[in-house]
Amino acid sequence: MINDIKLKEDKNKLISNKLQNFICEAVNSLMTINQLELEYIVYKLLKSKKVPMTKLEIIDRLYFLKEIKIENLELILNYYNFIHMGKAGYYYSEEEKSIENNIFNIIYKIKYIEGIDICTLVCNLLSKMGKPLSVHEIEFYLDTIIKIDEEELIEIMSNCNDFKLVGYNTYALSKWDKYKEIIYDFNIDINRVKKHSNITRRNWEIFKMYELNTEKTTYQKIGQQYSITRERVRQIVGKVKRKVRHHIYKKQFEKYIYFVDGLIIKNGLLCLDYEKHIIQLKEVFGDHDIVEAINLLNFIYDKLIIIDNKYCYQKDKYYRIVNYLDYLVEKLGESFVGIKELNSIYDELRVQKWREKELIKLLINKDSRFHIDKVGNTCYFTKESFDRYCILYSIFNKIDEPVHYSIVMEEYTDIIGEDTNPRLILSYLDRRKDLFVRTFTGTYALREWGYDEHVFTIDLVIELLEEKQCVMHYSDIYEFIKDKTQSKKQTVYTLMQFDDRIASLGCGYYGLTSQVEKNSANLKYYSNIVAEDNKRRLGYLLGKSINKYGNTTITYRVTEIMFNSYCIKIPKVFNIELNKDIHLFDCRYNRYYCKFYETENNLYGINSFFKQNEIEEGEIIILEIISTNVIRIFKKEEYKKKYKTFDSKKYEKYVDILVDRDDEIIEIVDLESLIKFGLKYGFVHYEDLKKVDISSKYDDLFELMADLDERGVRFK
DNA sequence: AGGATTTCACTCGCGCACCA
DNA sequence: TGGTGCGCGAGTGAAATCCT
Repeated sequence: MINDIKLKEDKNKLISNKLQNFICEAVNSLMTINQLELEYIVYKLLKSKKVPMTKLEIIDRLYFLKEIKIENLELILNYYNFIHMGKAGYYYSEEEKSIENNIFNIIYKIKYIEGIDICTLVCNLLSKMGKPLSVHEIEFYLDTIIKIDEEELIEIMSNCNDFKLVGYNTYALSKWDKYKEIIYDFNIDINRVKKHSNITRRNWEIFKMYELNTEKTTYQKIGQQYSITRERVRQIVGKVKRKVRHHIYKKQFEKYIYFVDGLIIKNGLLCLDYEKHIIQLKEVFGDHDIVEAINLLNFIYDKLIIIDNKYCYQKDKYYRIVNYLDYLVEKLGESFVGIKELNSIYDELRVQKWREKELIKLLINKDSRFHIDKVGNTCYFTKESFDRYCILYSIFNKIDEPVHYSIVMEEYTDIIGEDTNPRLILSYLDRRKDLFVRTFTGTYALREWGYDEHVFTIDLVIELLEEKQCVMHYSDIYEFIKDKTQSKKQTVYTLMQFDDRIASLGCGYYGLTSQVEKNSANLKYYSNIVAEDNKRRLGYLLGKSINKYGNTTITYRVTEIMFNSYCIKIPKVFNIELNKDIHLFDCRYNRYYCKFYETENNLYGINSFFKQNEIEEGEIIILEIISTNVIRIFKKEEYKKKYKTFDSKKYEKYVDILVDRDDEIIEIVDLESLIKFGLKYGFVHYEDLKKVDISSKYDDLFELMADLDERGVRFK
């Protein structure tokens, strides 16, 4: 029993001994390394690297550590459960190597993390580098080992005696004598300059007023203020200028330039109306007027620029932006408007800080050649100042095809950001004929696309008819022109109906009025429109004209339909005014009684004339409208050979009384109207002859009278 | 009956003219 | 040059009518 217990105790003892030994062994091995930092650093390094590293690479990477014993490093690499050995080298992984070793991992991890001494690390880093480093650089080097932000680093370093500040956020080791510690006090530095150079308070004020004030003043004004001459002011300013610019002061103010420069790099841009930035500036410049101080620095170094009295930026960077904008415009070449996303501008200028982006936006907005759209993502620009035409141009470029102006208006509203009067868009498009082309009603395109100016549909029809030299059916006309216009078929039809230049031949056939009249006897002109499918028939109306006696004549080709319908159709478009009852005369002055129905424009009863005169199909007949109720009808041959003036007097009872109306009386002042009057009324007053100059046609009055007599005109 | 042709009533595009 | 009012007429959709 005792044995048993003893055995058990022994066994326990054995186990606890074993564990104890195990822990001791592990701790001892750690002790042999004796560099907790090193363990932690290697751990961090491998963890931060995503790829395995060889031993040499690790040593190389940790160059800033004072000394690394290879055997220690090997122990670390091989011992810790989170460090694994792969083909390419050592790497970090969370997967466990073995369970036992985890104990130490947990025990020490916490210890290491807290135990690291940043001051020592930075000390080592600086002495390794052998030169001052900025906080930014230090942070960069320490990055693999420890994450620490700049503010914290500054805090730690400024409280440690090992370091001294030798530039803006730049530290050196205290023991380095060749680097002097910097103390920022702008007022002291300025006063030192004034004292050393014997600049009087008044002279400094004058200098300040002339050179450092943002509001430019003149020597004259300053002179008046101090009761000295303009010339004296100029001398004073020149003198102070020379002194301030002296090289010995240059060094003195350099630190401020670095300071401001550093602030700009950190913030992207200094906003002189932003409290946080002002606080930072005040730490160095104290109560000194900041704009004035920067102006002074600029006076010496010419490195900064103040924009709108509000922003402070590096001069070279500012000009880079300005030059970039010029470059963009330059690159446009022949093109009228360029478009660029703001983001790509930022990228090309390699700008990331939002304040810098805002500055670029501001500069673009100030530049009249540029325009930023309402949403603020797209930047438009042109060679000269950017106006509404440029916006319209860019809209067309975006749409890339002829488009109705209402769509353009929507886009325009989007860019401008305010409602636009559609009428206004139209007038813009209309006023820049060099840029825009109207391709159809309401549809516009860019001229550079090569579109033709919109031709009126009716002009297209006329062009076609002139080219074809024949009468055409309106469906065919439409087929020919539909590619050149956006008009609908019905529209083409309607337009043809109302145009004087086009004659309607009925049944959908149309020809040029001039051609129809000229070719009234030319069957060939019409023959090529005889349709094959019977639905389209040859037209029967050939044209309307006024003959030399002032009467309206209408020419027809006699068709089968005319025989069958007992009527002749007078197109409405001719605007012929007729009474209901018509007296139709032939050239032998036989009278036929007809009826005219205005609504249908039909002349009924014509058939009896056709029969009596043995008129055949295809023959051409001419109606001469004498008055609203008298029409003369001729066969074409008769009209040519047997035409005689209609004797209105003889057929007085048929002729409309309108003939005698006052407004019908022609005042006889020239030969033409004299003859016209005579032919119409059969007589001429002797008195009227006195008014007429006949010298161009007749040698004497006798010759005229003989001529008139021959034409049946007598004196009264 | 249904496609072809004609008519009607309407909208809105655009030229002209004027003003600031 | 930019903005606007007016009125004509180019262009449209659909109904009416024609025609076989």
